[in-house]
Amino acid sequence: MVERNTTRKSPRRTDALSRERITAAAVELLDAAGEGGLTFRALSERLATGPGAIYWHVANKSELLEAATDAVVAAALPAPVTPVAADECVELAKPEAPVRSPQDEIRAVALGLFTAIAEHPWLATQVTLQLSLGPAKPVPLRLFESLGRQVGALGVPQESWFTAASALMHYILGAAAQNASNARVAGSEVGRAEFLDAVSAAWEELDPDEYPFTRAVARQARDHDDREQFLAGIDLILAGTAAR
Amino acid sequence: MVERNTTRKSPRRTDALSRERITAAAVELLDAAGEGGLTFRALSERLATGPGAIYWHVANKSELLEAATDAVVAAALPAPVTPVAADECVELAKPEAPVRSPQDEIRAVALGLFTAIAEHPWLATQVTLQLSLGPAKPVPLRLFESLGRQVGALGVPQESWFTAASALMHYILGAAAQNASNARVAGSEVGRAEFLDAVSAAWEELDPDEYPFTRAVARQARDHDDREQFLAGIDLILAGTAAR
DNA sequence: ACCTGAACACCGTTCAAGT
DNA sequence: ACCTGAACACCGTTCAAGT
Repeated sequence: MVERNTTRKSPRRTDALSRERITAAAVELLDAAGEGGLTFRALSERLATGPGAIYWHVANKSELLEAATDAVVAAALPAPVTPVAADECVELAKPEAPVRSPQDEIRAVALGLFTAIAEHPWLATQVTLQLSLGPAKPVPLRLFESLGRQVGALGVPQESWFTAASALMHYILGAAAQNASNARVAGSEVGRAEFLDAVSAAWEELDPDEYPFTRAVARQARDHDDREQFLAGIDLILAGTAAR
Repeated sequence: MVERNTTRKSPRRTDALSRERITAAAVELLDAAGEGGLTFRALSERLATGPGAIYWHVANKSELLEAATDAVVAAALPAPVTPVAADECVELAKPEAPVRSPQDEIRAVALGLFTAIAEHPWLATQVTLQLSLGPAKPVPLRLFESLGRQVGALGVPQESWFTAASALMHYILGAAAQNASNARVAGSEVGRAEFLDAVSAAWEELDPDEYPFTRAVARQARDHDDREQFLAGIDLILAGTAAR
């Protein structure tokens, strides 16, 4: 891990290629130009190499996307926390750490992903893609574990753990993904308001016979606060798990 | 709509190109070879034309994917039904139609999409992509409307309609998408069992310190029935909406 | 109005060749 | 062991030209 730190006189090759540097550059490109912005050519230009060099560290593009997604999500999610009311593992590691209720811990995880997707809209597609590729991919795994631990501490009977944790995970990913569309269109607060107005207006112009419900909630859609709505959904699911 | 039906003697040009024929062929390609299988070249070969011809009927590839997704989902979802317990619109159109409770109607909608995604795994990505592109796309709109109508009939207070319908929609899309991964890998029942065994085994080999919860539910993951689990999640959310 | 098919720009990926 | 960069196969899309 320790590299000989030659006095920076010869600037060449301080910057050897590595999986980490490639991943970081990929995230920058994705943030700057969206999903279409990540290209092996653009990436190798940014890293001052040829396209082939990248393949020495990364197998292909989907592995690169997975690594980028994983890195951002890992940074966004709070480190998994042993729940306070767990039956086993009673000894708390660090008494000075702030202790949150399982409900609050779940909300913190949810908001962490929500915020990350708002800041990196390309995450929405990638995260749901990982989900659709199987439950063993890093992001679903991490999320499932973080949520599940708290679900256990909630007093949910063990045979419902899987169901409860899955419901939470799916809601979080879906709602956060939908919200990314706002972020994509609306960088500024003004743009956001305009976007919501447009959606609301479009909904109000729908055929009253075909879309009575959507029309009825069009105003709600315009006036809602994203985070508030998002957390309201979490609470709804938590209420469902508590309702036995 | 009516075409002159010349006696099939001259086989040429009975098959004029149309948006519908193109969409149908696109669905066939997607079903046969997955997302990578849909190509303007492959498509034009199947339709016995040049690639350029398709652009006369369809603006670009994403519009084509949207049309294919929309067509399959529309066929899979039961026609939106006016709920039985609605406050307005009391007159029932067809008394001989089987009347379902709002809960059952919601389950029917959910299962419709679940089955469609199981039969067309490529739908998973496309549907969640539409969701992440905004709430005005056809699929989210259709699903939201179908679910929302029943939510209203459930006795949910109006200010919670948006939250409840959204929670249901996100769960359904997420869970159905995850399930598509099973369908992708496992055409047969045998393959499916093997796949679940593999996931379960992978989960059981996770680091006990990092993934205690996921390890704990690994057996549940192997033995569960997909549809049962899926519906259990729906019922959990319904319980949450009823819990006020 | 609708179709043809060659052409363009660009992409992921490979690989012989270098150091 | 790691990097270079030309080359390959393939893709979405365009457009002058046809009917």
